[in-house]
Amino acid sequence: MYSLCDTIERYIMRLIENSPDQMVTIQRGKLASEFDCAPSQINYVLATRFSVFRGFIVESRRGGSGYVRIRKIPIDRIEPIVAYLEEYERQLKESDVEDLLSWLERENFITHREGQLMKAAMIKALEKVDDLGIPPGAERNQLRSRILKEMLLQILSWGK
Amino acid sequence: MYSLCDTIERYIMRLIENSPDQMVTIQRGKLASEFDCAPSQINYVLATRFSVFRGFIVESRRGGSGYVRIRKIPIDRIEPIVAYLEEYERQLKESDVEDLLSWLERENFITHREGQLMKAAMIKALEKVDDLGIPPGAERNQLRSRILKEMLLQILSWGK
DNA sequence: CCCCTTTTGACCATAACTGACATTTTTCAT
DNA sequence: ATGAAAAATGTCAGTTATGGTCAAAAGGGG
Repeated sequence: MYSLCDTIERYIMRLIENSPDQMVTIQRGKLASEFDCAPSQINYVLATRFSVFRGFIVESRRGGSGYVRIRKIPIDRIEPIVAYLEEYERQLKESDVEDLLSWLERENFITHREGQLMKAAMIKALEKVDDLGIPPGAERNQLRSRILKEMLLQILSWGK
Repeated sequence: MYSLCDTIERYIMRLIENSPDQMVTIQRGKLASEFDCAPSQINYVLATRFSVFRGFIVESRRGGSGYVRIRKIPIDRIEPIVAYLEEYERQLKESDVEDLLSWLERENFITHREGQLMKAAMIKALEKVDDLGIPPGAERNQLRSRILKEMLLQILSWGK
């Protein structure tokens, strides 16, 4: 017995598989009326079936000609990196960042320039933010970790 | 797929690209009737797609034989932008960042991937940091601005 | 029956688009 | 000269078209 949720999941999955670039762009409202359900149902499907943990990245835009774009990212690299992020979320030091970046660069996930940019965002930019109420220590490391996480997710979506 | 707004944007962009001096002069009313839309639609396109943050300057004159002139700002130097950031830290909105990135990308200061990385660090990563004691508003904008500044300085060191 | 998943609806946020009204500049009749 | 009419653009608030969030209701398998 398939739920509506499952049906929509398989529908989107099929669209992605039939696409040349592992990506599909839909309109939430349209899809909802095709399946005759509440628009937020689509969000539920996306949240539960197309999360980053399942190897998907979802982007969207509101307003006139808005859209929802779902992209598949290679799952083999997702797991170790997500695990890494969960483990180090609270204690990501500057040196950890440097180590990770050099690894990413060695493995050709990123270019040297991209590594330098990431370093600027995570290290230099966070050196003097006391005046913004972000003292050194755990809190700053967490912020660093959030920034790293989003950039890593971006990198994942590129493929190697 | 494309909104009217996008279509007009591409049209104007093409005019500029094809011009010898990176500049085009149009008449708002004429353009509006070509695209069969309200004249104020043109202002909307100009405001959202040809802003200073995207690297354009728009001048105009009213009255008989009035016109709208759109010019690309030449950037050989990023320093002025960094200076601007320091002054207007508190007001740097997300959309300003996006606009600036699209400019840097267009001018080949950064690649598309680099732009995406920067966006991840400055927008996605800062979307939900309330729990780190960084509420939306001025403070978050300032943090965003610091991150941008450091990344711009990095880009600056590369040259074009 | 209980708990987890699914489904819905009310309310929110944002992008695109329009129309009425304001402002500036030129033109032209007198 | 001059001043009203015409010719342009600007502004801004309101409308339409999307998508997002969250809590509550409904459903279904043990």
